[in-house]
Amino acid sequence: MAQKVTIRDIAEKTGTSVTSVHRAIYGGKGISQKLREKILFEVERSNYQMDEAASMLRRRQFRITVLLPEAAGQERFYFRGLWDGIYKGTRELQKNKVEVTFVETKHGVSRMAEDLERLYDETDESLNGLVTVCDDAESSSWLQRFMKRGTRVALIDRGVEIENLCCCMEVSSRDMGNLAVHMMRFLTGREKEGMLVLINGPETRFSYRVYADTVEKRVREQLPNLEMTVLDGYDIERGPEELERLLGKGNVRGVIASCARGTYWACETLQRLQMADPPHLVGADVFEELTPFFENGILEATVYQSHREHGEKALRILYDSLVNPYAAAERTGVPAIPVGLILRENYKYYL
Amino acid sequence: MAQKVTIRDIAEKTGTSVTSVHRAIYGGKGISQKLREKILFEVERSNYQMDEAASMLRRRQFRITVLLPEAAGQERFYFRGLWDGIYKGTRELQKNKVEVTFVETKHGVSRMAEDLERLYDETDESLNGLVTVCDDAESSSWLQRFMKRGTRVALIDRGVEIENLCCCMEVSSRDMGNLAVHMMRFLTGREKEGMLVLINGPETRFSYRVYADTVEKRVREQLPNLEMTVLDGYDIERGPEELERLLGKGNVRGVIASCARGTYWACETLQRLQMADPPHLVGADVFEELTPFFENGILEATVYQSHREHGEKALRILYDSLVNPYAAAERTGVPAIPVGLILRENYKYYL
DNA sequence: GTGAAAGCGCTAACAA
DNA sequence: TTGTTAGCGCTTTCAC
Repeated sequence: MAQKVTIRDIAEKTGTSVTSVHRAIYGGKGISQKLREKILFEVERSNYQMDEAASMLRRRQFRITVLLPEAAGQERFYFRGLWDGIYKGTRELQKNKVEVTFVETKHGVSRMAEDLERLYDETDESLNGLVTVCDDAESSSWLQRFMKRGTRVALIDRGVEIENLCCCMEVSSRDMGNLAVHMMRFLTGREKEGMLVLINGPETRFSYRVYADTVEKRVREQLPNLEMTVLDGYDIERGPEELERLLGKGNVRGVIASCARGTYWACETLQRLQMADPPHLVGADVFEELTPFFENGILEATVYQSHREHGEKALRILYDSLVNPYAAAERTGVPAIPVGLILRENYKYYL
Repeated sequence: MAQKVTIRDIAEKTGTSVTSVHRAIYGGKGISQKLREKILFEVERSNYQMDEAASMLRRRQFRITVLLPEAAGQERFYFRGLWDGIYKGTRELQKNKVEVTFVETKHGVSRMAEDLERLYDETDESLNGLVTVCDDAESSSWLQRFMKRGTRVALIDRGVEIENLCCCMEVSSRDMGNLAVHMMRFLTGREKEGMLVLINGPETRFSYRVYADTVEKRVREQLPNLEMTVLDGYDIERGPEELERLLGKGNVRGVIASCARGTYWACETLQRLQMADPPHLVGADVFEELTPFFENGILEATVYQSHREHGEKALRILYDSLVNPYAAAERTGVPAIPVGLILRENYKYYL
């Protein structure tokens, strides 16, 4: 094995000191542009890689805050898994010098801006990283302030466009929509006539819009004899009522739900109605509350990108970019989390 | 945050030296039984956790060898993914002080014993860890020798019973079999009459025996009108011929393949025959060669536990047990790798 | 069988 | 802006 290049080798080669090398690579200030360039050139040339162990040993803790809705109410299906992933990631980081603070907000995604504002006032530039969600312009401008102050930001999906993020987890709505329709075709058969109900999240969100478009297109191709109707999965009051009304017509062959909460109330509704010949149901996500429906067959399949992995990966990427900002700059995109198809036989692996 | 307990604290509390504490925790020899117990008691009491960063900084490299069949011939479908996982795991370990040596054997799993023997003679007790497979008694006795010499052994599935292993990855044949049948029921419908062909691996192997039992039982329950026939997936000469002969009878409704190579030749056979009304095919695993069959619909689904994850995890667990033998002793079982159901829409994520 | 002491490569405090 | 230096907690060498 080739002898390891150390910060010291770089210092000697460039005729400077280890401190300068450190500053060139890592710190933002306290070094002249000229010296920095000279050092970084040598770093590049000699293919220097920081020794994380040594680095960790000496440096003081990084501080990261995770600000996400608590896993309660209708948000619980989605955010429980996400928080689990955050906790898991934190556990794995605990031997590294990081202090992760968890803030569970009370008002769901829609009022995130208030919580971001509060966090901004309660913290200062000593906050190195922030993991959160952002669904609207106001939240987005708070994130800008955090970043200007020197805090790196990692987002969990559902994003508005924002510059300079450390990372943003992406969901593959297109693949998920296609998979759901494909599965539905297996269940109903291609020739079936009647109605297909899509229970979708709010189309103000990019990912749900893509989902609906994909499903609509695919149904036309694959299930041409099914007429599609869309319900709002977030309308807990009227959604189930509407679904019940449609089911009363007697020709609903299939139900596809693209959001966790919609999947849940669709299951509940079908359970309650105890129909002789219920429609096939393909839902989204995997969470504890779905267990009985997987078991009794009301829910035949769901499509899933692990929330846990989303949370874990966001935290991990943020941490890595803090530890090694130099390498982080040239890191490639976020690796995609697999889209899974979940049935009674394998949902346990994803709980 | 509570102040961290260091090896030094333990030394002071027990009135000994840091060296002795180190030896008590880590090394096997050079310390009296009495002193070791006293120290370990204090370690326990104060909930000491080794600082991996500091540990890594000073110690010399661990040496691990991975001895597995090369990804060639019929073994390629299975072992390519496995090797990928090994490489990925190695990459992740590269900042830790480990030297991983790869040995790709030429004769597949069946003649592993010879390769183990050669490796045994070429190495000595400075080999800290070994990742391999073991399918027969002779290989098993070589592994015993390695372990007696101080090498920790991690196995990739397919195991014979062996004591004192560092770990052995397990496949969930039962869940996979059930999932395959469930999928087949979706594809054929419950009432279909005719024949179901199971292309299985050699039943001398535990996991394939379980698979066949599971499928048989489940087919009786779920697809009572299908009569099951089993073919040997490893018989590349006669397997496809046999399948073709059965297909000629005209009443084969479904084919389930439980092994990678069987899945592949089943696809090829169906492709070649260009039947007007081909049987449904549910296979196993995901690998590049299946791409065209996923795309053209010959292969409608496969059941899969990621080989890559298997390889990666085996290496990781072995390394962890080397770094921290004290904690490793009380570590719990190997976490299960999810069983996935793969269709045209999501196979890409698993390649 | 036991302990003292020298670093591993880096970061941060301090000095210039 | 730059350099010198003192450790971080551990493993290893060497002396007893």
